[in-house]
Amino acid sequence: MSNTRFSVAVHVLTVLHLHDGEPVSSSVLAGSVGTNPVVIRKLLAALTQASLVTIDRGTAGGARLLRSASAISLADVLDAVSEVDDMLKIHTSPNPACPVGRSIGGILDVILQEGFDAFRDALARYTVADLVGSVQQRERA
Amino acid sequence: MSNTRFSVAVHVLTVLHLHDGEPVSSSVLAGSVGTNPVVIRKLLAALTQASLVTIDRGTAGGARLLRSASAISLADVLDAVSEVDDMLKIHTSPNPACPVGRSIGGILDVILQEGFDAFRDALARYTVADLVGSVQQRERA
DNA sequence: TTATATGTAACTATAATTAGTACATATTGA
DNA sequence: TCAATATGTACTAATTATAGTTACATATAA
Repeated sequence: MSNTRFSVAVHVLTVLHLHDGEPVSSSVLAGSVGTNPVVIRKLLAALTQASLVTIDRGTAGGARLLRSASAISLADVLDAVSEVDDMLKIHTSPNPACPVGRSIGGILDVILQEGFDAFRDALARYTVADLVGSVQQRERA
Repeated sequence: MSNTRFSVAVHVLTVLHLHDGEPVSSSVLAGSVGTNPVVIRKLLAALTQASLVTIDRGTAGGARLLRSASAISLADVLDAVSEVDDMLKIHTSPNPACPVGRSIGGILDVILQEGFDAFRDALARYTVADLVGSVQQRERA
């Protein structure tokens, strides 16, 4: 099971942008994503940590974007919610009596990190604002 | 849980290269990887499918590389055992009553595929032979 | 024909992820 | 101040993905 955190995070940020500065509650977000409000709140904690959103408590509270959607790239989102080994893991118990077993982990670590960075760079070409554009384009189609 | 198939596949191919054309059984490979022979046999099925190895049954059987280790890139290995959504998944039940919910899946599909391709391209810079070089370098160190 | 190896179906176990409940805490406004 | 509403988070449960295992049919070599 690979995780869906990135995908949900992008969804949430897109909805926030469409709400144009109005705070959106975790219940509303959960309704759009199709999950539980608590799942959203935990995710929002990571997005807050990454300074992508800000959260107000209490009546009329909820989440808002902390900066313009055109200033949030999908690489920023990835950084906020994922790391290399969310993508591919290295097997944990290679045989230390074998030369390959001893070294393979360290070698793959480096290579997979390079791959992850390339993945990240590809995502950097898109912003949350671009996604909203795509959503609207699909709606018209 | 992300899978370790890529990592195990690379390990297996590296060991095969070090055995220099001699067939290596799934039990021996499993011993080096630290897993069960059946897990290895299933993985070898994928590597056979991708024409990276050939397998002999019976006494003195086992797996051998089908071409030179310097002609097998890690991108070839990735292609043999993984696909985009082994890395990051898209959430499955967004609300179709929401514009974002309706479109997000299709949009992210495309973007994640681009990311995967970039990841793959980064891996293409390494071959199984390079890894053996790294293993030997580490052994000397 | 014996020994050894793969192929694969079926099942179990483990672990990661997501979902859900409950309740304390914070904030707003009547 | 009190009622309403929202978040924060600890804890638990459910779901799903992955890996591991058993069992046995099939293939091959000597």
